[in-house]
Amino acid sequence: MGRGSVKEQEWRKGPWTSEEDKLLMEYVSFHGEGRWSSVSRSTGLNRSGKSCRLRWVNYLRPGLKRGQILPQEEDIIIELHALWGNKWSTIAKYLPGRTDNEIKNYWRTHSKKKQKSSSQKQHEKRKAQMLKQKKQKQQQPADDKKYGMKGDLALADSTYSQ
DNA sequence: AAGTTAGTCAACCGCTTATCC
DNA sequence: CGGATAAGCGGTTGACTAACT
Repeated sequence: MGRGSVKEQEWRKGPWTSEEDKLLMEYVSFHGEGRWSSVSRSTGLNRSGKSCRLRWVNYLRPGLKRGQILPQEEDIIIELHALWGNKWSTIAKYLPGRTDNEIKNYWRTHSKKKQKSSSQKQHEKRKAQMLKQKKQKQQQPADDKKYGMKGDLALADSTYSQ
């Protein structure tokens, strides 16, 4: 693949801001996916290509569903996981709008839950409540949170997720 | 009311694979 | 063909939040 001198560089890490998202969106809409290593040069974003790719694939890419895994999707995940194991990216191909990261995260909590006995019904209830509240908060604009992280993400979601 | 515990998810790390020269 | 580099992937971590004690 590529060429180019690799300089020692301090990349920015941590949560993405809506401004960075915008830059990345513009870059991809212009150049298409791929060539991640040149994103920082072209856009001025001080992010590694790796970080840019991850952000794009998991959150900015058009067509992402973002939200609770549906029962049908869960069935598919269980079935395919039994077939292929932890091949998250392969499984993700069969779930349009879902990312490997999302499926992986889901499976971790899901399988953990399954390992415990079913006496955990109150935990389910709790979780459902949490999700509900979380969603309500994400409808609201960025405000008081540390780094403005979640707020920024919510903003980015509403901006790009169509 | 305060401290602790547990669930969720975004993002990073490190290894592997693909591709270029 | 082999080394260098980019891209892809799976595992893991850390921040945050809410329920529980």
